[in-house]
Amino acid sequence: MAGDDKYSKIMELARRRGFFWPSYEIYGGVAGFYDLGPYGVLLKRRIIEKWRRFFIHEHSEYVVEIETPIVGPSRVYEASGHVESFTDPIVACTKCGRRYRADHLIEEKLGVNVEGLSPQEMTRIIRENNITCPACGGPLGEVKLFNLLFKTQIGPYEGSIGYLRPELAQGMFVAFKRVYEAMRSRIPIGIAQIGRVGRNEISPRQAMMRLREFTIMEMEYFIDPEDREGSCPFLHRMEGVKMRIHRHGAEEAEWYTLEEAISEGVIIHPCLGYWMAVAQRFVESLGVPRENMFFEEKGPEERAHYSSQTFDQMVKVSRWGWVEVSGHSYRGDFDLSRHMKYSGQDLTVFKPYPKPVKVKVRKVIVDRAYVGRNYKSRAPEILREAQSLDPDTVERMLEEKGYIEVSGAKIPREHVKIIEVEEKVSGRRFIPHVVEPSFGTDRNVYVAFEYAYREKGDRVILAFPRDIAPIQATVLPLVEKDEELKRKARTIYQELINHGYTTIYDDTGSIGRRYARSDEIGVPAAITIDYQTLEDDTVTLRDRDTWKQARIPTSNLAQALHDFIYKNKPLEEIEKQYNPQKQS
RNA sequence: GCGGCGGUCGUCUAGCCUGGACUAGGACGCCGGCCUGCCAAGCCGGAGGUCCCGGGUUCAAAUCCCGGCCGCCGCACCA
Repeated sequence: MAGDDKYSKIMELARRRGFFWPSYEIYGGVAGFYDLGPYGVLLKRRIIEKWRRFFIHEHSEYVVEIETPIVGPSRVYEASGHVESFTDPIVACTKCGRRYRADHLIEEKLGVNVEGLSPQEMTRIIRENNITCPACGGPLGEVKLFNLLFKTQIGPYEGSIGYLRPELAQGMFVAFKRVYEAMRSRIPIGIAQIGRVGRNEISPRQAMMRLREFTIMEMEYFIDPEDREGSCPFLHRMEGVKMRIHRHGAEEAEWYTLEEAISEGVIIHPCLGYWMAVAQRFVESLGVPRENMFFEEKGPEERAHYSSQTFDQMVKVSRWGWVEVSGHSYRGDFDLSRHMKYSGQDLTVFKPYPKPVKVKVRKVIVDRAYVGRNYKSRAPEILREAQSLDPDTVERMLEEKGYIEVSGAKIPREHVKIIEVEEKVSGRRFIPHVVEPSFGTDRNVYVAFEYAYREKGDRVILAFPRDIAPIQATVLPLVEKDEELKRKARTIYQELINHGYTTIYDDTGSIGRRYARSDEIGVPAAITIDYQTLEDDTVTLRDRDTWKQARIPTSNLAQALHDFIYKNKPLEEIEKQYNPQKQS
């Protein structure tokens, strides 16, 4: 089992100290599910808060957050394409166990398209044509449907099928119009959501990296496809940021500045690039050096059905090499179009021009009386079609043939007119395009955990970036048995709690042992109450990473801690600022 | 889903091949006591185990056999 490799040590620590472990342990466990323990929950919460800050709060003029249900009616996932393209007919070889897409196999062997056939029919075709395993020649089993969507039933009616969402996106698309209007109908608008999703993976593995149920942090950023520059008003914030991008088909990943990547067409849209740059900053701030990440462009066959360009943000981890921590897709208008079609609702937006524009429009005018007399009940259809024809085409037809032909009806030249009218247009309607950055939260929790892992001699330290550490400060009376020190320590502990710090009080064991315990769960600050505290009301603030200590008056402690944790100030600077007497 | 390897106190592990003095041993951690003026010190005591689950073989199973579950690795899968 666990050897002495890094991964084993990490998992052992995660379990022992209460960060995370496989779920349902006492029942033998179920693959693909993980529990988060007390410190795991805190770590995840801080990572989520950080994501909120980076993606939502810092763009709050444009980005909002919503929350939508986990269970959705089947129509939603029919519209999104998941019911169709998440379901594969699969057939297994009974001899070697290899699995194949049944439809692909039949098409390959017989050259016939069997799309839409039932599994029973496909099984019959395989039997009748003696199709065997392409690898070992063994007999194939029954064709079965496999869908990665978790299926359930809404209410007591069996026909009412519900699915667990496999991504958050559909929630934002379905609610798009409402949110857009509530936010005063402005484009661009980002709609973010953080929540749980379920995917019934065939064989989840790799601990928390591939789960059947997990938390996603995702944004759908809706833009005007005709306004490239205006879509990303904050682009300049990431000016000059370098990203390593592995283009599809390229030998190696290369460094590009954001501007280069956009102007050279490596990234097809500025917004896509901008959010990738933010993503890079975000993952860096979880403790991953820039050198240990890159963006990988997915090829057409690896992309999801809705995407015209996708990049995966990859991070290097000890056990599995490069793993995906976020995905960045240009989804175009695929989703909104589909939902328009399936729901029958208008999900377009209207964007006014600065001034209404007068445009000359050519229109096809058909003599209604003529058509009505000659075609009676077919007239409405014919009229509708005739008037939707392009005026230029009509003009050409009239010139060449002397009549136009629609739905089999011939309308002679004298009953068709092309007129030019002036129309006032105050804006345009369009279906917004969507840029989507999407993060697997649990993967990022694991990554932050792994990157925090340090060994110092035979001691283990979780060197989390200070602002994501689950516990922010430990309060320690120097000696276990001194009642006065303990009383003072309790008071200080309570004060830090009152200031909102997640704090631990610990008075059992030697001071060294307690520092070690504190380091092992990654607490950045240890506050020690010693005999000098009783004299001059100062305490020591110990830095988890350097083991250095500064002396701070208790009256300044909360503020000093704030600078230490959230502004990441070095200890020396903190001491200078909050204990001026000390510098001599 | 296939193949390989594995599963023993909270954690790491000894024992398994060669069945029985195993009432399953140790270390770390945890709890209590003594000690302790700054980096896992020491001493004493304590709690803690469905030996993954089910079945079989046997007088006797942690140990052998079969099935399942879970984990890791390879293959397949991963909109």
